[in-house]
Amino acid sequence: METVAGAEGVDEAMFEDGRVEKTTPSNSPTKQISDPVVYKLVRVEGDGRLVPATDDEIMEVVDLLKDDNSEMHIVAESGQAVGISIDDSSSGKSLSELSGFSKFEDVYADAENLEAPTQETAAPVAPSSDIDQMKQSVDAAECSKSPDQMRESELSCAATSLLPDFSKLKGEICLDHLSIRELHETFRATFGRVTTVKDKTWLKRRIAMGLTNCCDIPSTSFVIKDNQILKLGEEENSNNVNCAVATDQDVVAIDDQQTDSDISQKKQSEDCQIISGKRLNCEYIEDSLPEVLNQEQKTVKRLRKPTKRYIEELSEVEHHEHTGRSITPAKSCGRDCPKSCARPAKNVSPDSRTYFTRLDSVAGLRVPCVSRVRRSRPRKDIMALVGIELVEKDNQCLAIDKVEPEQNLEAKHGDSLDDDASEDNIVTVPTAKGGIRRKHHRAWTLAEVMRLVEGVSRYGAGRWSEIKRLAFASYSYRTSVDLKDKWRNLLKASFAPAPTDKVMNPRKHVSMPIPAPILLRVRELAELHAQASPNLSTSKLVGCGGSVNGTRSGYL
DNA sequence: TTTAGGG
DNA sequence: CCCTAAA
Repeated sequence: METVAGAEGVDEAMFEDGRVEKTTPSNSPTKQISDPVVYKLVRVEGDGRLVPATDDEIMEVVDLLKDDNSEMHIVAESGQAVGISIDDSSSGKSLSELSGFSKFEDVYADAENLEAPTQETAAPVAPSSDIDQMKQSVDAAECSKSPDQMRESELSCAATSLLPDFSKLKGEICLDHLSIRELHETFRATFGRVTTVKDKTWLKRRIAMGLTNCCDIPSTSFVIKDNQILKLGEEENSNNVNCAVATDQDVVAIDDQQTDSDISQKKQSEDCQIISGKRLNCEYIEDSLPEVLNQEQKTVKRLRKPTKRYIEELSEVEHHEHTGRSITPAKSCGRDCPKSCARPAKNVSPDSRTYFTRLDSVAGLRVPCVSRVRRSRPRKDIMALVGIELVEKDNQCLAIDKVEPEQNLEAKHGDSLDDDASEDNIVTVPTAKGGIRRKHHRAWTLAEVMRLVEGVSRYGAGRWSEIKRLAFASYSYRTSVDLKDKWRNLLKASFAPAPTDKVMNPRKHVSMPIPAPILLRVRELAELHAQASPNLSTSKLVGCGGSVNGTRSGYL
């Protein structure tokens, strides 16, 4: 039933045309609404490609739905050509193919269940890559959890458990044979929020995207290791190496690239060098920060020389005003349009929504912003508008998944691409000098933190610009300074006394605490860096080869 | 420009 | 997070 190869199960419902105007319904009613089908929201590019919708788009649509529910059906039905439905077949199929890998999971699962506090100290097994260290760290932490916690994390991903089961994210992740529940758990660990989406494929894709920060996820196999999709088999290969080139994923036939390493790599992936060597390029495509210094912005009054960041924002606001957007339902905030609006793209015209694809750097390539999800605020609106039942009732996800209101933060990888903080995060603080400056705050997501840690491990603490450029290219709102600051905080946190969760006032953690394993890792890296940086200039190797000696032993 | 630190 | 001094 897949009209379009590889398009199944990506996201949610409905279709729009390139401009995101709603395609007028009718035509071939292909399905009864009653069918357990999940429709996916995509945008049809000018050239006919389908691009997964962003949350913004979804929200827009949702807005419509609110007004006229029946319309939704029509719209959904109108998806003739691109109608995509999901059945779970894919997962089943790959299960067998992956049997080999599933062992990994099993092993970990077993390890998790071992009730051995002593393991915490026994963790170091063999000198290995930092990846392994990470794994071990996680394992150790996992093992050190109280039985209760462990059971809790396993039993449900419900909002009741405070911490997601991060163990699901460690090491190599094979999503293929996971149950819905496990997928939910993994999802939660990945994004920091729960989801009620029951579609496996969607979940897997979403998780994969979250973990790899890559939009180009094959639809057939989901084994992720070290932030990259491990491709198996022959036709499974995705061209995720070429995300940036955006010949485009999902819809168009997936053409494979040198996938060489696949299995063999996995087996002897002790060498993190190798792995890191073939990281997803798409992450590393530098997204040139637009030097949007338009006339408009010059008119903005200011007392102090604005930082680049401010400049971008300001110009952005201007743009919004010009484009007279009446787009998102949650337009309460005057500036919730992603930054791409402000990009120096030629395709920025008053009526075109430039933020659905983003203009990436030099080549001006268009990179689809995959179903990156919302900013915190809008979500609420959606829920209010559409009603949660809509989502929960059927086994289909329609455009959104439910989340816990606040406490789920915006742990969204999705927020990553160019949007900026939602309005509620921007407060203006009066300056002594009479001016006002905007202070925006964007909570660090777990994914970001992990990324940061990984970046530090690879490039060394202190090389912030490097890390920014290489590992945070897609997070335009994180500057190298931000990375540095965050690292400083992580460091502080990692050396600080143990969290002691229970005692804490429940109100206290509005944001998810940083999982112990990560802190542990931070500490290791700190140590490594401390002893490695003085003389050795090879900070690139920090965290890899250097791990041989037991730096960890000192802490455990 | 990038880092390091103070606030 | 922001800001600034240094490099």
